[in-house]
Amino acid sequence: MARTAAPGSRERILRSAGELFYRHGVRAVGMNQVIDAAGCGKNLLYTHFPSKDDLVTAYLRGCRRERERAGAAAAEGLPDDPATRLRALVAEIAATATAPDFRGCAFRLYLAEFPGDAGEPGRVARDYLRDTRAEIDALVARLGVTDPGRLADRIWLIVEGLYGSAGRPDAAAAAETATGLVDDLLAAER
Amino acid sequence: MARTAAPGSRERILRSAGELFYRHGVRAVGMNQVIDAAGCGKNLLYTHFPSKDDLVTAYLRGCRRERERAGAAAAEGLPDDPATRLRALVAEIAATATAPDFRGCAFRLYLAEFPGDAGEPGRVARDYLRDTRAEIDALVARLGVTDPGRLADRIWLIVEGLYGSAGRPDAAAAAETATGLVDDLLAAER
DNA sequence: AGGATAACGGACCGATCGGTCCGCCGACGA
DNA sequence: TCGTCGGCGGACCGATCGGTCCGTTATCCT
Repeated sequence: MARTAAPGSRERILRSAGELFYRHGVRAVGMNQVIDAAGCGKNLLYTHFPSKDDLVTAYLRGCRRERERAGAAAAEGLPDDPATRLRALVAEIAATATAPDFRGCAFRLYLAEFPGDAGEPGRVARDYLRDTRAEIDALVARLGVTDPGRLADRIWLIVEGLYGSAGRPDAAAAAETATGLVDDLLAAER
Repeated sequence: MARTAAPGSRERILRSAGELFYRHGVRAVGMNQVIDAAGCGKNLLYTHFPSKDDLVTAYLRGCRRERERAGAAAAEGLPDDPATRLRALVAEIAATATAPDFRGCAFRLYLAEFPGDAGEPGRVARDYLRDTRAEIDALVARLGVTDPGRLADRIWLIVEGLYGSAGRPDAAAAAETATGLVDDLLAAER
């Protein structure tokens, strides 16, 4: 044995690839571009990620982890009140969507690019959306309002709109609009 | 001269290409697939559309014409009342989004696939979104509410959400939710 | 110092991309 | 009936795709 493998290489490659995938779209980015951006050899890339699908799957899984981390951070220290948690959830998305290089929800963008994808990346993307929707449903259910289904549908619609407006000039306005509208909806139900 | 050119060929090709582009995404569809689907030769295709960009531009222009036609049909016979017109506008989008093979707004899907596209297709897509937004702004302005900007932002957000939910299981619920929410917003402003 | 090895980076593979060109067939007019 | 021309469809082009393989270099341990 002579050298020890660089431990951060996998994460470095994944970060470079993720930036490219997110900015330009998955299909638009070739493996050679990933290699150039990561500054690694083909060997190393294909050792860590045997195929592009594996790399894309890892990219989406990373996005999910990041989203969950951000969501947990936004909820931290808050009282376990469903209304407060819902407001924080939407506010966190709104804040994320206001970032200058925000181009939209990575999962929705992926599904827009690969509509019927039955592979692992598509599964990861759909799972995330399903689980996020379920999270909102659970919070709304705890509110004890008369029609939780309707309210959850409305909040979900607003979240979709928030993500949909991303990357266009309306993004900043959409963020304020979404938080304000959710606030109003919650206030009206109380 | 011996034969006269088949007059419907351009439209037939465009329709086949449009279905493929919409269903699978623009980048995922190759020119050979378009040729196979249209049942024509390469000659005819490239005579009508010298490049893929031209074909995509024509596809998006066709989508715009179709959207405008549907919007006009939905508004036809209605009183020229801004609230009624707004409700009809959202209801028309909701009805469109409920169609079984609806996958989302063609322009938003295109922009998701080609984020920074500076070419003609990107221009057509962005123009459509800008003009549709302006249409909502104009209608809301005519309502005479105290904060037209806020209401227009909210309605636009709902429209974005409606399009964003498309192609997923939530599409049908989103349609009802959007129309109901817009109704409530308009009723509250009155 | 010397040898083992991780990793860079390019040659290479078959497939497919958008796009060009042409041979052939079949329908129509003279 | 025969010549002409529109259009089908495939051969072909260079570029690029995802992916494999290997020669070289740089680095660390013995």
